[in-house]
Amino acid sequence: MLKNRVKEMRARHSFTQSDLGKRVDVTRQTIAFIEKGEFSPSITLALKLAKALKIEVNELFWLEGEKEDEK
Amino acid sequence: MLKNRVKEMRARHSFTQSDLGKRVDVTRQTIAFIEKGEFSPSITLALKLAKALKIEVNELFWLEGEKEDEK
DNA sequence: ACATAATGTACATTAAACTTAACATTAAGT
DNA sequence: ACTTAATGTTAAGTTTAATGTACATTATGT
Repeated sequence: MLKNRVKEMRARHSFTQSDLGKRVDVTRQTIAFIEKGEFSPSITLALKLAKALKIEVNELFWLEGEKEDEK
Repeated sequence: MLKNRVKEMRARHSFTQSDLGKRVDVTRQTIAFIEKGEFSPSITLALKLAKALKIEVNELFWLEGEKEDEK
């Protein structure tokens, strides 16, 4: 199961959902859905989000129970 | 534009497209499409592929012209 | 040369991502 | 209290990812 810390990282940058959506070319609803964990975005969008939020993509999204496994 | 080195990494592990598909729960056609760059898989699938190929997800997939940008 | 595994491609269909629009609720500022 | 920005959420629609099937081409091995 996929987990993410988009909401947390977005808050850290003081971006609204709309702000972030504009930066990565999706609507604010898409951001909201992702934050809720409603679906798994494309890797393209995930990479854009990671870039916008200045964090590694694998730190922003990870598979449940596997985050520390590979360290 | 999204780029990847799935084919190269798969070869390095001597996996067939079917092998890799089974490991990440998709069909061999999906692997073939990804290798051709025909579409952008979900972050969930990208993470599974990275794990199966023992490489960081951001080393496996990256946005054109941005690979070295963030170093 | 033959058999078989692996890959390339294409088409029709299903599933999931993403959009657009709408409305209700919460937070922030005056 | 009022206004406005931000968020939560839902439904219906479009686009794209992913499947299933099928057949042709390219290795690989004997």
